[in-house]
Amino acid sequence: MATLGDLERSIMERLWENHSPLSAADLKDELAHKTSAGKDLALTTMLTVLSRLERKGFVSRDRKVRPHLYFAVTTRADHTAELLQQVLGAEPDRATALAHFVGQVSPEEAETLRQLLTQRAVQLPEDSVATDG
Amino acid sequence: MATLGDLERSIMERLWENHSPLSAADLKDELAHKTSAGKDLALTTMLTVLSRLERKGFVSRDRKVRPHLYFAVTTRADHTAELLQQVLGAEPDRATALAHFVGQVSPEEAETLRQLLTQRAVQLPEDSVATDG
DNA sequence: CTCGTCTTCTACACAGTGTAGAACAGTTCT
DNA sequence: AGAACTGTTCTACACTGTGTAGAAGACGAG
Repeated sequence: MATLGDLERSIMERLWENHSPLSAADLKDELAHKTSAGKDLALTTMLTVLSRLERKGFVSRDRKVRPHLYFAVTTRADHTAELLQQVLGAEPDRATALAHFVGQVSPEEAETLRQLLTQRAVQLPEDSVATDG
Repeated sequence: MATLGDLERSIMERLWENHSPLSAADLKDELAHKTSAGKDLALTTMLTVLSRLERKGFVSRDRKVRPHLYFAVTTRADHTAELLQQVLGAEPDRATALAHFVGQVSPEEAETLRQLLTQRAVQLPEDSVATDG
C-alpha cells in the first residue's frame, strides 16, 4: 500500500471524521481552520491531491453532482488495521515482533487486545480455524 | 521514524540476519548473491546508503578498524514493534483499529498474542502497571 | 614517502508530494 | 445560443528522498 504525505493525510483525516461526502471547497475550508497557521491552500491544490488519493484508491467521488463530492473508500480503523498487517507481513519472525510489541503497549491497550482475542476465540471455535480460508 | 527504501531495507535485512558486524564489501557481495539478477552495485553505493542508514539511526559502525564494520542498532523485531506502535499511535480510535486487526490476523498469530498477553498480565500485576518505569 | 585501499564529497536521475496557474468543461441566465 | 461563472483537469515546478556512482581525499603498509 502506498504511504500518505502530510497534506494527503490531513485530507484523509477529514474524510474519515466526516462520514458524509465533502466537496473540495469544504475540505479546503476545514483544512484552513484546523491548520495552526491557517494556511489557505488553493482550491486546485485540493483537487490535485484529491485526484491522487483517488488514483491511490483511498477516496472515491460522486461525479454526478457538480461540485464533486469526495468520500473515503475505507474507514480509518480499516486502514490502520491494514497497515498493521502490512508491517507484520514484512516481518519473518512475527512471534518475536509481537512479543516486543505486547511488551510496549499500554496496559489499556493490552486489556483491549485481551478482550478482543477472547471474543474472537468464541466466534471462531477451534474446529473452524484451520478449515480453509 | 523514517521509512526505508528498497536498497536500504535489503541492507538492513542482511545486518539483522548477521549479528556480527559486516564491512561494506561483505554486504555488497551478499546483496549480489541474494538479488535475483545478481545486480552488482558499486562499493560506493553501499557506503553511501550505509552512511544514510547511520544518519537515520538504523546502523552504527566501528570506525577503529580499517574497513569499517557496520551493524544494526536495533533488532528487526524491535524495529517492527516500533513500527506497529507508530501506526497505532497515529490512530485516534485504537480500540476499533485493534478490533479490525484482530479480526484479520491468522489463528496462529491470534494464539501467539493471547499467550503473550497472558504472560504480560502475570508479569505486570495491576498495582505495578501505573508505577512509572 | 608512496602505493593501494577505503571513505567521504559531490553529483545526477527518478519518483513522490506540495503547490498552483492555465486551459478546459458544465451550468445557468439572459 | 452565447456569456459569465463555477468547477475540473492539465501542465508545471520546486523540494525531498532514494538509488546510483565517479572524483577526490584520508589512512595504513611497506
